[in-house]
Amino acid sequence: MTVRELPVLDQPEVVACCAPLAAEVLTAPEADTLAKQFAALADPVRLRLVSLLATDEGGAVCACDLVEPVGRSQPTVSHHLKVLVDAGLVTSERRGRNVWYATVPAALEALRTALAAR
Amino acid sequence: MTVRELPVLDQPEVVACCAPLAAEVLTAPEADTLAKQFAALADPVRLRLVSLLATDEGGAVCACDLVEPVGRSQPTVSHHLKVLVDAGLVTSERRGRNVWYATVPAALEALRTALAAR
DNA sequence: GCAGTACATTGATGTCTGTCGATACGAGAC
DNA sequence: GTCTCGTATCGACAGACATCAATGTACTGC
Repeated sequence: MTVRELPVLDQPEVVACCAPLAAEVLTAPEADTLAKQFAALADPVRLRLVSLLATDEGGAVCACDLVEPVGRSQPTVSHHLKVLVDAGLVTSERRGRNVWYATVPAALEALRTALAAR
Repeated sequence: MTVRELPVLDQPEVVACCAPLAAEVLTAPEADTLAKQFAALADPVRLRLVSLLATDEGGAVCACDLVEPVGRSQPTVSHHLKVLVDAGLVTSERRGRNVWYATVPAALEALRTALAAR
């Protein structure tokens, strides 16, 4: 039999977390969730990866086209992409031998909301 | 003569960094700058501090009122506040024996802009 | 089946970061 | 001046993280 992963966690449901920081004081769990998402953006390599994905006309980019632009080894880029996917900021999709990555606009928008003024 | 600090660096000029991630691909230096600001928000304690400052009616909060709400030692809170100030997200002002902290709305707005869609 | 390509995972290493106790500094009160 | 209170800095430690070489896994083509 072929081993298949459970579909349950296929799409991260990490999208919207919190009301704006300035609306009411964050609870500790809310702060934890938000901090993890900001942590995913707190690395220059990951920011450039997100930027590469977000600026792409087609909306998705092959992993093979992400290694050279950021100037890191293939395993390092793969690691960073995983961090972004785990944070729910990016999705991945296998197409044949390649894996294509794309941003999750709703997730970035949720972070914008968290930073909004009162 | 009374010693006065130089006005040059009084207000951190770290405010606006970059065009939206989705507008054009970040350069490495831009990514570095942005990453530092997101890193300042990538900690639950600091997020709660920012939230405490941002939700305050008066717009500024005494350091003495920030220790208990976040449940960390006074040195730890002082450290986190320094990180936020260094990132340009928060300002500090001495008033007598106390130090008052406030958010820098323009800095948070700049981060929102960076996250904006195309 | 086998070989080759594309990506992920593992393991090791050096660096960064959050935390706290102890201590220093600055400002007001006396 | 001294004392006290509020805040910042120092030093140490443990845990987290970025990085890469080596290796594993999944897919395609033959």
